[in-house]
Amino acid sequence: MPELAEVEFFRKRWRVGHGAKVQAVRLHIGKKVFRNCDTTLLAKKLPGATLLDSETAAKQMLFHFSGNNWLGIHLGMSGEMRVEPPDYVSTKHDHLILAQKSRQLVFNDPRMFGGILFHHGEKQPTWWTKIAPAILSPAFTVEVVATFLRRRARAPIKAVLLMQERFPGIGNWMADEILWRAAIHPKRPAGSLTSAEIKTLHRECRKVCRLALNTIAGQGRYLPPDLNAHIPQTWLFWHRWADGGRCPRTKKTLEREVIGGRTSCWSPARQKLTVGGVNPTKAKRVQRPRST
DNA sequence: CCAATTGTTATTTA
DNA sequence: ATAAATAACAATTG
Repeated sequence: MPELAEVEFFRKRWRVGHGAKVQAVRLHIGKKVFRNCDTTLLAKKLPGATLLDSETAAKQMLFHFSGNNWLGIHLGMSGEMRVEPPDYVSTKHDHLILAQKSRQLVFNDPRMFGGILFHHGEKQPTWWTKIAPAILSPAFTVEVVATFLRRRARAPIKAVLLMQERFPGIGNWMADEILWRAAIHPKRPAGSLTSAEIKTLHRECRKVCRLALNTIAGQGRYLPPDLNAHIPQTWLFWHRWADGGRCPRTKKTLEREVIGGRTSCWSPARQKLTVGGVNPTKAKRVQRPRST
């Protein structure tokens, strides 16, 4: 479920625990979500530590605790976080619970594609600092996007948008939303985009990130009651899975197909595959100089 | 029983 | 050798 904005939504849920001490930690040792985690260290360090603050980057969260302790959470496909009352009794997929005096901070993940990381040290861990610069940061320029698309010239643009090393936080629905707004067919080879299309793509990447964050994760202190509470019907979001779903702009039927390993949805009326009468997916490979 | 799922990574193919 | 495609991971739901 969670992409950029959903991850921020869930992080904000745990904000009520900022400034409060962790009294006890409950974890499902041996479960897949702890595959890259030293649970012994985590169980030793977190009880008694105070949750100081937290941040989000891409699809990851970092929680900072007193005593130089850092907890990383990735929600995978089915992860979520909740806040429960002190007397809450945990269920099967509650793999990590931080019990505080007034509440329990719960991490739940049935499919366990997500993961928990723990680090003890003065500085932020490298698994955090090495995350690519955010799409909404100044580092995300048209040139950076153009260079990346050139290096992935033969891959469908939809698959390229899912690459976290350049489009951190973008997932399946955001990629579809971006391409739909930019009027670019998901199957277009990344290298076939014109410079005008790359500019549009870059702009819509930023716009969708900003809109999604504001709409799904709320602004400032405000947190919507649930993930989709304020997503407007004008977004592709509501229509891409709907039976007989129609493009909110053209009202024509939407198309669906697996592209880049993920089911993709687009509006054939706005997003054309052919460019100047030729199908770029059938184009022959062109020799190009190695980029440095 | 079959197919599907808003993610990532290891392995295979080209 | 590298880029792209595919399988695998696990659980649940329709």
